Amino acid sequence: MPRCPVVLRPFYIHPPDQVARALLGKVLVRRCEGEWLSGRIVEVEAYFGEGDEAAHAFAGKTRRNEVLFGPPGFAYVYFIYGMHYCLNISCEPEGQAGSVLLRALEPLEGLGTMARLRGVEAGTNLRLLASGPGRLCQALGITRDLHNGVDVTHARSGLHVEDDGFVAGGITASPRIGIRKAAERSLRFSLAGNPFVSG
DNA sequence: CCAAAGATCTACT
DNA sequence: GTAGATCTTTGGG
Repeated sequence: MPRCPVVLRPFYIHPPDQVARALLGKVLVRRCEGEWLSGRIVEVEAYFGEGDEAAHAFAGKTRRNEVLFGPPGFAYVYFIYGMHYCLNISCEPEGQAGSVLLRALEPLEGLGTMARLRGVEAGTNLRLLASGPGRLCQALGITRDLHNGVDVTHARSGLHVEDDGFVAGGITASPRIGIRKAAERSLRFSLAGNPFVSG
């Protein structure tokens, strides 16, 4: 039933900047209430593990961030500012805590449901659906209870990444957003000129 | 135990 | 451009 090949674990066994670039153009898919919700990944950020001051893993392994220290290809979902969830995918070999934050999608399937989950009127600006890490999770119904620690390399997990053959044109690199430490590093990557990039 | 910051978004001036 | 909503996690006493 999944229409395109699922991105498999070896894809994620690499440094986060490399995986971040490779994820651009792939499709994030969520199976929700018998319906497919999906969107093309157009904006990501790379977080290195314990060597990266801005990373959640910087201070070492805790109960909150333990998924990051596990094997690659698993979802790390955290709650922030009392109201938003954000989705990362772990990368690098087990024991190394690199990850990629998914920041924006170009909505593809299930637009009506996404609008409902977001609390906006169907048919309004599509950029309001999943441009921004918090919006992205809300649009796909991603929560920590449901998705933290799920294996995104299996379609049956309910959350996975597919490769539909899309080839990224240009990639834009810029500083990461919303952080105070190590903010000068250009580890935010996006599809050049794509209108669904946040900010 | 208490305090403060946080990988955000929305609404309003 | 600035403020408010809202709560988990973490670090200090």
